[in-house]
Amino acid sequence: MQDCIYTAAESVERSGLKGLPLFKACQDSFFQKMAKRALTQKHSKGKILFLHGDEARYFYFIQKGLVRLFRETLDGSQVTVDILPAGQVLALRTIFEDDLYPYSAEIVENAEITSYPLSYLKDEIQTNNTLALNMLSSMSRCKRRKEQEIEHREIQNAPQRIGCFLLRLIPQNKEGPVTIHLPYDKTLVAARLGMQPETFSRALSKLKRETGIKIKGATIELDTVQQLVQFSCAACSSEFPCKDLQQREF
Amino acid sequence: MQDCIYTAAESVERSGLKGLPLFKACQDSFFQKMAKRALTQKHSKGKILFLHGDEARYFYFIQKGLVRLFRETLDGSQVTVDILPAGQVLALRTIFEDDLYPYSAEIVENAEITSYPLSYLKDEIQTNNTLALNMLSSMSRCKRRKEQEIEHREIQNAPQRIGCFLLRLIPQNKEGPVTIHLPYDKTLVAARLGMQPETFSRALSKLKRETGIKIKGATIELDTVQQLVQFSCAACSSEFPCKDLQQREF
DNA sequence: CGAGGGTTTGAAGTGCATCAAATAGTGTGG
DNA sequence: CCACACTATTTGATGCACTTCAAACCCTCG
Repeated sequence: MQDCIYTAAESVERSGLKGLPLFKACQDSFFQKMAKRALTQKHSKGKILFLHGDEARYFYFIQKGLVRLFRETLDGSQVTVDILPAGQVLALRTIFEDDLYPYSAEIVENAEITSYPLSYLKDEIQTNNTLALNMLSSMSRCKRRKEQEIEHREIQNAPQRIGCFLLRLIPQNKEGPVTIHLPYDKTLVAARLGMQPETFSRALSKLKRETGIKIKGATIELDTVQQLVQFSCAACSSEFPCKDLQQREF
Repeated sequence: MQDCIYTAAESVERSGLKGLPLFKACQDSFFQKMAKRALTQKHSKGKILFLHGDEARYFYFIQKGLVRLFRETLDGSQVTVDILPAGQVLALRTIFEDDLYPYSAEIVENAEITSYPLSYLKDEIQTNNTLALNMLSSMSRCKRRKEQEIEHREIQNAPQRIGCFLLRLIPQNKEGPVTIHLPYDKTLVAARLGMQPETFSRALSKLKRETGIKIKGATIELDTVQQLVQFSCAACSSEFPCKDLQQREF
């Protein structure tokens, strides 16, 4: 579905590319240049934004909606790399990957997405050392997340992984009772956590049984965060308020 | 065991810090400054170089030996993050991690290791944009490896993961019969691949049965690379010569 | 109201972990 | 150079967690 193109330029202002911490070292001239080539499009669920291995000319900013990043083998089995909500950038790191997208991207919830030329970004990091340094910290954090994901898959069981996922949805320093809303379909959460939907369903009820959390559809209520921390964080090498690991990028 | 300190300065020259692609954009003055604070030590097997969460002042270069990077939970279970051979740098990314080591490091084969002050490196990347860019590509590659590792653990079974590991030990573009030597103990390879030693043993014999490779202790012979490629790379989203993913750093 | 996707539940199978024990291999001191 | 001690590796038996296949249920939305 080739959904309606509805704007160009100026979108950078609205977009929030400018609002991203990653780009805070950039001058207005950079944003203006970007804006000239920016293009915002609406996409509906199911649309493939690009495929792993495609030649890349753009990176993207998600204004609205949800994007699933994944990789696929020849025989058709897929691995979900990440699921990005509005406010995230994607395909940035393509500039370090010979201009080939390192994963495929699929719209999983009607979205509005702005594209920007990678070439401009490349030019900018050549000269803007602070941007390069910001990208380094950002990528380092992202890499740490990946490492933690490997660890989790190795030592946490399915209910613990779900508990850990829920904990990351809670704003920092929250005390007492909390209400959590799953940010997307259970099937997607399952994919994100590397398990089957059936396993997710069973694991969630086990989590409920073991920790006493309350579940109503996509809404989950905790009397106290401790409930979950005790259950999930036991099988993890980081201790609880997993500092800023909810941020993603690249 | 606090093993003999046997040299300082000048070690940079011998060391090969200078020889690393990562640092090819650095001036001699940088290496000389580094050399003044460099310290090379011998460590024997079992020595803990540093612990996850320790305050970090140095990064390291492995002159000889093997280092295992790992993380540990409170209840004592460990996850092996990587196993680094001579020629590798480690703990570089600590500068993006609030100066706390992001993992623990243990000597697993008598080693000779040079330490350098992280602060000098920090200073250098502040001003040397090319170094920063090189670090970016390097870290991007490293991150890709991590993502691939997640994928492998999700869709490859134990024998396939071993096959994939073996393939990465073969020099690029090698044709016909190949002899592979495991770079370290089977127990370590197992840990590296996230499986138990028992599983590794059984999976390796299964791999042998299914592909017809020949195994004599730590030596493995293939009539042709295809044997393994067909078996392992079927369950992977990248196609065979997994371009430069044998390199690591950070 | 009916269609279709999301979600749950059941039953059965598989792969890896775990525990236990045997065997092979390696380095050490005598 | 040999015997011992210790570690690495293999093998067997069993259990558990997750997957897979199948089917029912539920919910939303046209």
